Amino acid sequence: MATLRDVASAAGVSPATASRALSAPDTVSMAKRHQVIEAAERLNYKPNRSAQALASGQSRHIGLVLPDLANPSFAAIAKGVQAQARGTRYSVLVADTDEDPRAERAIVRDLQTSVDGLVLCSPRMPEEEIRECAAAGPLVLVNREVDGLPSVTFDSAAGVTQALQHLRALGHHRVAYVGGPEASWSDAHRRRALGTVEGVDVVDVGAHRPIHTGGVAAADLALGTGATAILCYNDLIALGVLSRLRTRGVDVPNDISVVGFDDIGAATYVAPTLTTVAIPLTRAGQEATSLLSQVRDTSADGTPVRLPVELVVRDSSGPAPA
Amino acid sequence: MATLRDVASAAGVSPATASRALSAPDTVSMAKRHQVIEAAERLNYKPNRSAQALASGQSRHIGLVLPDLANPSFAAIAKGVQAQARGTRYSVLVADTDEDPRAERAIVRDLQTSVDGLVLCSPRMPEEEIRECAAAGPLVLVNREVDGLPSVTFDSAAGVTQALQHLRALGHHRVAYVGGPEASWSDAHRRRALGTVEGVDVVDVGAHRPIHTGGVAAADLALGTGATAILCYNDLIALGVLSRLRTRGVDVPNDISVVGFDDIGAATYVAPTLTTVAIPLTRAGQEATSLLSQVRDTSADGTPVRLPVELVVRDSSGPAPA
DNA sequence: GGGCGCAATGAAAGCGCATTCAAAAGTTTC
DNA sequence: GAAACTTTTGAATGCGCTTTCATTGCGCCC
Repeated sequence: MATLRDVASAAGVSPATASRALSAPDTVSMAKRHQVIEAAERLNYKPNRSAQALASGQSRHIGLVLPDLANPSFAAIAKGVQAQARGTRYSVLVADTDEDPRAERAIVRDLQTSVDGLVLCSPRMPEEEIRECAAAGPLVLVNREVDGLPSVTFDSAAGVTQALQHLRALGHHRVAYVGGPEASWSDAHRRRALGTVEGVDVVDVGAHRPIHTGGVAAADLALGTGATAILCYNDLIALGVLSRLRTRGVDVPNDISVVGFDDIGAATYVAPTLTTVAIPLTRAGQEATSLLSQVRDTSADGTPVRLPVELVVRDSSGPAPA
Repeated sequence: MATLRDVASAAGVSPATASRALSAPDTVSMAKRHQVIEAAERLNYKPNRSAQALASGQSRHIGLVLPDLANPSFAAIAKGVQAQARGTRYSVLVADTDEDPRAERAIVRDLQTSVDGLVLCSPRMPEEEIRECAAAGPLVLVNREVDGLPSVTFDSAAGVTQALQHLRALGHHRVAYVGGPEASWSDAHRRRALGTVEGVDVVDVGAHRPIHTGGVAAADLALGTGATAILCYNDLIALGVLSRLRTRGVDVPNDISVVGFDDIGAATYVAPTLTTVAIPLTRAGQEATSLLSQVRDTSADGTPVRLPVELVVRDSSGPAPA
């Protein structure tokens, strides 16, 4: 493997000049720059990343920690992070915590030793631990706010309001809310908006796992409330609800309406297609990454970013039954 | 930040001993080992990864390249890689190529400069390019075979056979095959098994994008063949086919049966639930990663691994119409 | 034409660790 | 008790690069 030294001597310059020619081209005369570049290509030179990292103090890696890669919502975030990172010539170290909140802190701290900054998507890590992690290195939160830390969140409260208004306009006055995990920040955030729409009573049917089976389990509870519509913490739950309602012979949307949250791909694969609050997850991944660059470079606090959401009306919501 | 030097002097030993105490504990006397470990904890010492990497020539990172993180199949593989890597104290650098085969080679080569080995999931990269990449560093292929290179694949041919036998048993004698992308290795592999089941005629309806819309488009073609069953390249396509059939008022499974490939989560979310050939994707990610360790450590060729698949019968397949 | 400022260059000093090598200490064997 | 090992230790080297600092060459102005 050719080193920078080799390139330098092949080009007839010092290693210092060779280094500059490759990483700060405009500090070197055109002639030498071309000599170096030519030599580098001829020798098929690839800089040693570890050496660059050690000498410069920058790994050009960013970390991404999330609960579950197989969850389409998190996968969408990962995709956004990844895309934005590549644009800025960074690589992404991904760590899936497997929904294990206890392992999370260790994973984060470990990752922090090898990255320039971290995008943390951890709905359930205690706030105190998050602060600890933030003290150890640049960090941006996704889908969660902690005072004083940079974050990218969604205006889910507005989403809840939009969904409830939509349902009210369809004549629904009693809506069941199927919640997500207890400790989830975004669930808490959404719940606060449940009472904001006049003329709509929201009945809470409790906390549920944010996956299909969680929805299956919740459906019967929701049905039991006598509500004419069900608002779900996320689409996976909503799809579970739809499955169970179908099994029980309850017609959607004629007997009952269902609204989800996220707008994952599967929302359009099912019948009826799912009315849902679309959340720009991929965009959030991008924003978080670009916010992270800012925080790193300027060591500013980083203004929290809040992205707009949008209700997408499909077939699972319809007029309330008479 | 405390360095190894600091720890060493705090423990009253040389840096060499400190280094050994932490990374090769049994080459150091018990007494000194404890002094060092104690000092390291007291100073909150964290080794500098870049320095370790430079000095040892090992980054303890592995790379994972795949076409699309948002695709549940690839996400499942990523999860497996991630899990296995953490078990061996490796971190995973993920690169999503965004289904752009032209960018792929550059991405791979770039990633190879910062990892100890690579898991490559690239259904469409030309074989020649793959060989090039393999020459540049340890590499394991997933869901694809190339002579002489280590790989983890699935016995999809057996899956196709199982699916066709299942359909034949249900009285189907004419089956439409909705193919995946033209250049896809696994599509080619599956096609070879299409003619192996006596008494079942398979009609090829061509190559399609391996996503929902691809299936929507393919459904009409499949219907046009007069087949009584449709076998699809993957579940996403199958779900698209189901959507379109529903729109056209074709009943599944009474009018026509549909079988997919992969067994993604959504296969159970839809109605009818999807009969599909289950592929152990997460396991493949694990196997690939562990195979990569072997290849790295022993510089052996690495025996290709072929994982078994299994037909999961659900509601989308039924007796052929009379 | 001499002094000044600026751009271009190279020598050299690390970045923080692993690892080699030789020396020191401790153990066994006859 | 000495020779022959083995284990434990520290000094020193270098991984491949970036970056500071001093030096050189050069155009420019008065």
